[in-house]
Amino acid sequence: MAEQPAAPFQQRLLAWWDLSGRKDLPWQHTRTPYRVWVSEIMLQQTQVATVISYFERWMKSFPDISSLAKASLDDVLAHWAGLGYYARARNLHKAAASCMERHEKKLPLSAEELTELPGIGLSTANAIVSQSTDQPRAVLDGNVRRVLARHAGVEGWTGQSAVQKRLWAEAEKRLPDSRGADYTQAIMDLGAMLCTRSNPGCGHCPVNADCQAWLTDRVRELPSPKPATRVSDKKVNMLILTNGRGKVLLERRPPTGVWGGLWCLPEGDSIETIEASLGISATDVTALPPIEHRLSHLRMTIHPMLATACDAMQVRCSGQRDWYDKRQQQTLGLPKPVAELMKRLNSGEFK
DNA sequence: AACACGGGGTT
DNA sequence: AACCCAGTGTT
Repeated sequence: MAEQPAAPFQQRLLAWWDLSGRKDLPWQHTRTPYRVWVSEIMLQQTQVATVISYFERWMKSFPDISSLAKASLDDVLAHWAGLGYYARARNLHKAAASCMERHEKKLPLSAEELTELPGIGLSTANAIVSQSTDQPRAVLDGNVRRVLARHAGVEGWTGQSAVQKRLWAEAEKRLPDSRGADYTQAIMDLGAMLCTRSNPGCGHCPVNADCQAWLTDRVRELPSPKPATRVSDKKVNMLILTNGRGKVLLERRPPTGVWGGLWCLPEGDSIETIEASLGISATDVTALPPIEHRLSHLRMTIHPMLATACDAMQVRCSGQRDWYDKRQQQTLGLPKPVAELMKRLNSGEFK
């Protein structure tokens, strides 16, 4: 049998965090509810290193809920462009408006009220509450799921509902009586720094004395991998249509679905289809080399076509379709591959 | 319960 | 190429 650990899980974890935890992340400096909220949303399914520059830029433009609520959706999406999962940005914008109207211009600080705001589930709500008020609350993100699956020896894919339920219970069990903010950070740091997916530092782990995976040599097997999901293929034609005066035609995508609300190049089954949908004809049509773009659930093959509009004036423009200056498109939310095409167009690569 | 939803990093 | 990342919302 293993020896009894010297102290409870929470105490060992916090002692380790005091010495080795992360304490200088941008959202830890001035830990306001708003900054914690934005950071938590940006960090959903997104690594810390990727988020930092986006967070800094966001806070310069939208320093508080009021400025976010007042901003246009286009401005908000432009700040999110490249980060992915754009519903997060649309939901932040919508939730900010809701806070202005119904929560006295502030973020509510109960899990019940927070989870009613779009984009905030239970884990994010509890992360916001614990880090804003220092009350202990359980969180269950990717790091914590891995830590708990190993420490408690929980079998099965962590996305399965029975496994989720068990992990929530294990998370609750380990909560400290105080230091809620530090504890939330600590258990996430343990997952990010020591209890990593591969090559974890079990020898240095503060809670290895009673870690079921470590004691039974199952660290490599836990947590169980996610069942493979099939990735579908999708072929897309995109038209880079210039008006002869340095502008490119863009269309706003519908509010739901892939790249919802972002601005994209006109798409269609063929050049003729796209011409017809725009009500114009194009000259100098040149097929460019295809671009592979991977999303979580599909592999897109983009076939870009470069062309000039014969009758640019006849394109019916609106809030959903307009000519944009190639050099000013950083003020617009463009999907990654579209931004890449615009960059190449500006560099003269397509001349 | 299964799937949609991005883009990037690691192994 | 597979797998994962400070998950949530929809069906």
